[in-house]
Amino acid sequence: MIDAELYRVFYTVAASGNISTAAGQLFVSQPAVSKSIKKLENLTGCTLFVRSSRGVKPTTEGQILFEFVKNGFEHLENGERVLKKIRNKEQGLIKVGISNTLCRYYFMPHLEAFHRRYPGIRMTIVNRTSTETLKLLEQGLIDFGVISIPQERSGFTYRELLTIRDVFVTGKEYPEIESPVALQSLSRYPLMMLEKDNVTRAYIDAYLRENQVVLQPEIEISSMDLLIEFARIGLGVALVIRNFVEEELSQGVLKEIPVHPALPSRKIGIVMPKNLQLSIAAATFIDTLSN
Amino acid sequence: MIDAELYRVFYTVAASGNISTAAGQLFVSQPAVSKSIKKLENLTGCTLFVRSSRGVKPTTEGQILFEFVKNGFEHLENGERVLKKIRNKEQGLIKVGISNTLCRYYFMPHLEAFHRRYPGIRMTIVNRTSTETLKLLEQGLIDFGVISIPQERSGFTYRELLTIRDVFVTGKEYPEIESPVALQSLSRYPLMMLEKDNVTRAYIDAYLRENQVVLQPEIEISSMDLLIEFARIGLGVALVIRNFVEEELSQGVLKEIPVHPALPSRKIGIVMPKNLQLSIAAATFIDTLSN
DNA sequence: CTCTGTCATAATCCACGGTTATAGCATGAT
DNA sequence: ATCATGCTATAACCGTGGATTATGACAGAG
Repeated sequence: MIDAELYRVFYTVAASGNISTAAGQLFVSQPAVSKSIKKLENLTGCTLFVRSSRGVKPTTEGQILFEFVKNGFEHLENGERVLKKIRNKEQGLIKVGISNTLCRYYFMPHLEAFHRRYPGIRMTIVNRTSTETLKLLEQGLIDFGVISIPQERSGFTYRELLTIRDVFVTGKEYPEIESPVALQSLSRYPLMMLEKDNVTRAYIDAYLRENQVVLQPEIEISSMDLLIEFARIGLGVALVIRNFVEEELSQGVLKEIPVHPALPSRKIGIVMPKNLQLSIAAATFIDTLSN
Repeated sequence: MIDAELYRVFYTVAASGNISTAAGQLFVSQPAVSKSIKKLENLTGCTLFVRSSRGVKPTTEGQILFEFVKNGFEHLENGERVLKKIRNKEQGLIKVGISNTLCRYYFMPHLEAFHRRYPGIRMTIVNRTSTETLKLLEQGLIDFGVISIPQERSGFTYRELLTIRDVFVTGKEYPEIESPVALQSLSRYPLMMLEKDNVTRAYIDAYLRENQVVLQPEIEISSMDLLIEFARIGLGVALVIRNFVEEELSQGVLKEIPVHPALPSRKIGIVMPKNLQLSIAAATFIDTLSN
């Protein structure tokens, strides 16, 4: 194989039709270019240029070669340009797996801020449950996931983002409750929770089981969105993530029912494959998430 | 711009997923490849591979770059391959300008032989008059022409191929004429010649004028083909190129009318632009024509 | 007929891509 | 556990080939 740099010299000379000019563009001396061209001619066994006192002109063979070399270097130049953009965070693609709830109540503002700051970086968001998100991660179909952290599994690294707490809330029609009530006593109310396949739900169920408490929800639904809405209109007591109803609580639209023992806090965070270099775009995003 | 050889190293490593293997393919040592990759990473500012004890795996950025570099080098490799074929005369294109008559009576066998010997080289034959052929040559639309030589014009080089002689012939119905007759006496016969725009005709006319002879043809036609055919069926006396009716004369199908003074011989040859390198294919063709 | 711009050649030089040797590290086998 | 194997990284050194400068030859333009 012929030294690719010789092709670059050839490319420059053919494009400018002038060895001296090409030398300038290549930041080398004119004899260096002359020698390179001659060397290329020897290696290919073809005369590539007709020299005259007014410059050089490619021969038929030179013209044919030029077409190929031109295309070749255009690809290389494009690659260089794209890589530069990626490095400068002007281009990229991030694929992130995240549950619907987290996406809506936690992720959205970060997403918006990031997009505003790095408009060239596109994002694909895959809304799945945490378990499925881990599967996608294993298959390399997403860059990272945002999930409830206690999903410890080997082969992944985790990074905490936020501590969340689950609470029971009611609409304002319900009476205010000041002092914590026993968990079991909540069975008097119509209870509303996420569906069983949800990690949040699983976490709560496990906790209740530990404390020998049995609570049977009357309404199970897949979206926390609707759960909050239902509580608001007074359908019953909903188990939701406190962080995501701060506003409603402070406005008094929703009221927290303190329980005893208090539900333990848990964490949400980023999960990504161990031993895998993140793309620049993904790493940048995670950085902005973390601060 | 980044040294294109670094891209070649990158290309090889990415394709094989293994620095040591790539080193073997590139015929250099493993550390040399490691250094090159690291250098490329520094220059681009991107980590391109994830190293492990089982080889290397391109990062997201590495994968993206690879797409470009792969395309780039495929073009360069194609160029190299095509040029090699051209050099080996397995590929090429020759554009030649030649008159109808010369093509049929002189060129055809050479063309066939050449094509048999170099089947990969394609030919474009442009049938025009000599004057137009010269014009095409000036415009670079043909590689060379085959014409009557006395067309001296600067800026072209000529190369003789064949000496030809013009003769008057009749069909066998006409009486045999042993001793040369005066040119002027031919006016007694119905004369048949090529049309005025033809160079052969112009040459003859000039010669006749020099000798104060006036011969008015009864039939003027553009193809020597038909001219010969007309003579054969006894329509009159045709002025044709002797070399192209050798067979008919020896078979007695046509008879030559010797004239006095004898028509001067002339030459046909190759004309090509001065100071222009011929393509390998064209040069090869001219070589086979000349021997 | 000089002047200018172009490419080729010659002599010289040193940076850099190459080499060898070795260390470090995972992984899988004994 | 321990070893063997197959990778890559690092270090130190070396020699070649691409680069430079200086100069020559040539052709066209003014």
